Amino acid sequence: MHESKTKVLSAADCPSRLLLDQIADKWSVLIIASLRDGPLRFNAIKRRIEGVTQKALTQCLRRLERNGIVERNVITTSPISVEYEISALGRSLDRPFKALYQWTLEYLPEVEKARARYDERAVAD
Amino acid sequence: MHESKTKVLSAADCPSRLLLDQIADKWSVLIIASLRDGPLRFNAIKRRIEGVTQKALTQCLRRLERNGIVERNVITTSPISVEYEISALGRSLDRPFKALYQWTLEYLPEVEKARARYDERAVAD
DNA sequence: CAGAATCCATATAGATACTG
DNA sequence: CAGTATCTATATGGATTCTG
Repeated sequence: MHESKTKVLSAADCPSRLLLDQIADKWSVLIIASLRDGPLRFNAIKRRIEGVTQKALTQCLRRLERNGIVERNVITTSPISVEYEISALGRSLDRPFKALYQWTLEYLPEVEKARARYDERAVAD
Repeated sequence: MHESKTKVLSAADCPSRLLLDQIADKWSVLIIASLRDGPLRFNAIKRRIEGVTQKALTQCLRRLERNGIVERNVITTSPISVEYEISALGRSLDRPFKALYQWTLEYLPEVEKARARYDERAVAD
């Protein structure tokens, strides 16, 4: 009818979101950060990231590898060792991630004030 | 002992992540985008965002409001209507969000190549 | 219209045990 | 060491119903 052009936003169709969901989640960001200074082996990453389980770490590393963000090198010693390192593509994430991080540093105080105001109002109701 | 300074990354303690988890999730990003052109009422937002349920939308809006990203104005007509609009703080997110979005536009082709390579290798195994 | 409340399916995380 | 496999607790999401 007359609702010719209401632009509908879709999370499912948006390639951008689909991609970001795979690389900007809780663990992935920490993994990428932990590899910034150089390659690390599986258990070394695990030790660096507090609270991550082996399962979660494996899943995340696989996904990051599939998306070309990290590279996986098997070193056939005995016992076997596996080294992970950031790819060039992964490094290109540094800028946008840093921009987000800077935002939180800059505005976290404001956010906390807003929270305090909101919570105070909620108690008063 | 001698493991004096292994820097351990924690998702739980990181204020940055804690905050980003609240404003960079699936629905919040779409809500913020939908409000870019001006205030909208509850059901107008709901219509714009494909697939969001009333519950999810309510929860997200509350959280965004609490964090000072959107503002909620009750208009006492009958029936009642509620208008949501982006705050100045919310608008400050435009830059970092855009940076991330630009990244996906620029590198998605590379990511897709990486995926194709990975999947091919996986099939071959 | 803008929600609150409830119920339920399912996805996800975590713990545990096992292996090349 | 670097995983895989399995089980379970819990969280999350969606559908539905109801209300000022």
